Amino acid sequence: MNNRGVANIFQNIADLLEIKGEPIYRVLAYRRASETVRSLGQSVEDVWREGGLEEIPGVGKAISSKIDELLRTGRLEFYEKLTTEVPPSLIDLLRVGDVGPKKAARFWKELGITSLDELEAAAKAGKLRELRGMGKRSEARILESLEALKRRQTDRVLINHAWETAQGLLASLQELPVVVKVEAAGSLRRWRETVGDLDLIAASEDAGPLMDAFLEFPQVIRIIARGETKISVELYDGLRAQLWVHPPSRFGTALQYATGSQAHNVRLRELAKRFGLSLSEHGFKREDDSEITCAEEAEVYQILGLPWIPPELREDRGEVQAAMENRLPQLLTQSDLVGELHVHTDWSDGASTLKEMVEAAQEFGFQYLAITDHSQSLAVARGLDVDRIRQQRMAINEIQRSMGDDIHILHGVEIEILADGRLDYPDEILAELDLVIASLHTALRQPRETITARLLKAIRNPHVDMIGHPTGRLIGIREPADLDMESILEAAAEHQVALGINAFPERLDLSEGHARRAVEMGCLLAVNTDAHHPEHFTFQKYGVGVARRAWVGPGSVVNSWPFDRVYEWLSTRG
DNA sequence: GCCGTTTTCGGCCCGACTGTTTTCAGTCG
Repeated sequence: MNNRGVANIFQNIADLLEIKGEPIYRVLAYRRASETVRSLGQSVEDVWREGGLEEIPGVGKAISSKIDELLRTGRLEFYEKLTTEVPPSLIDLLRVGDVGPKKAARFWKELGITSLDELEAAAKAGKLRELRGMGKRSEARILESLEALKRRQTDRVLINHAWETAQGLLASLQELPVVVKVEAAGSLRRWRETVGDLDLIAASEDAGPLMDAFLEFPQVIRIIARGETKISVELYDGLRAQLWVHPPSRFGTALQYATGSQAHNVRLRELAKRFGLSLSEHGFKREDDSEITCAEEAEVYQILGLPWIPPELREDRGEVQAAMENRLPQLLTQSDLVGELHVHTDWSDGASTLKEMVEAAQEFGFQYLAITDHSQSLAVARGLDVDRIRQQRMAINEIQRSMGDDIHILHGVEIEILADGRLDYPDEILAELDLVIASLHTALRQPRETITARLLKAIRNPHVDMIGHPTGRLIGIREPADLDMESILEAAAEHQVALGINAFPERLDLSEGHARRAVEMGCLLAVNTDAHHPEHFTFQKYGVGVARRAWVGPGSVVNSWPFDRVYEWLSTRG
């Protein structure tokens, strides 16, 4: 069982215990364990084998013995017993807005409801309003939430979708005279790979008129809730957005609060208590109720004796401790990336010509660019055979001559790792190329040993310089290949083969957990866009987000190196 | 159920918003 499997079970346990009415801190313990296992950079099975389960934050005796049982037997008696006490289908009800554990439990016990369909039928039949503490309006809200749930296909959207929607809203808000400034917060500001809803935070003295204007935006289709400092709406695409409005003098604490994560905020508030302070979105309160307000976010951290912590690190993964000890990492920035090493053209499945891509790369500010079209076996992408790739070399030389020294063009390939582990070109062809990226595109469902061995073989080939998108996952569409990542990272570190962080929003592969582990193990990384069109260069920011969330600095990212150093690294290889 | 620069037992953040309520519970972030 992989990390996701274990994490899902603990998440279900937390939900079921909460519906059952167990003490909330017991519930939170399972939820926290679920999250740490999910985002762990290593396989939980490896940790288990080495006897290190209890070193995982949030995993103690009780939970580690449950992980042990799961990994040994594939089953968990405690969980199976729990599902006989509380129907697991009740977990679906929690996805409905305004339905939490308490209501789910009552719907089940008092009305026999165990599914979304039954909930909808009961609401339509006017059954919910008969419960004590419920009324017509609660029933109508639940029906609305059920409709909203149907409108949105998934609970979380890809980051590029959220980013683009947010940019539109921010631009319109910016234009309103009552707005002093406005920023996106929440998981978007933390650059999580998917986003559940948009959190926008505005500085203004006139919350009411600002919210009125916001409701007039064409993107807004429905109010979910509205108060004095916060309005929550549904957007045309099913995404939900929250807009917080605070006076400019309190913008710092408000932005900090809305950025989260929740676990990070809890840490800060615990820390504040040690100073005799209480921290909320409005500001700090001393014990005598006097206030300290912060217009800037950095002041919030400063008052707690900390340097400003970049949003990407705010996940309660040791960043507060690191900040206290003044050892926050220097994080990669977009401006560090002076080159791009993974790009396609219309020689294979790209949309643009060689020249267009080179010119676009130069315009984007790259000092060097590697052209890496697909190899022959990937027929769907019109992969290049040996003759064609040799012809492409000449075409590249021609363009390099016409462009002068302003941009260095490398000739590479994204080579197929065939199902049996061989590469798609003979070694002597690979030796002619400046850069070889090896990628898995087919037979991704092979068993763990087979597919791991296949990737290891590619890493050990002296001509291979980089791995394209190591696990092949597509967020929400395809699971990552079942790789023994620990061995992969070890081999990549040993052979100094760079691992790509592919910036395509549905890939983001390596994921942040693996990327963090990779750096710990001394691997080289590369943040590449895999552009098939000039516009795809703008995906770079999403790859940078993954790297930053993984605590990655510029030193280990090869395309942040100057061209001479990259060239030297490549020249010393096969 | 976890955890320790107050603690191995007793804590474990803080507030907004809604609906159905006469003072609060539930949900959400």
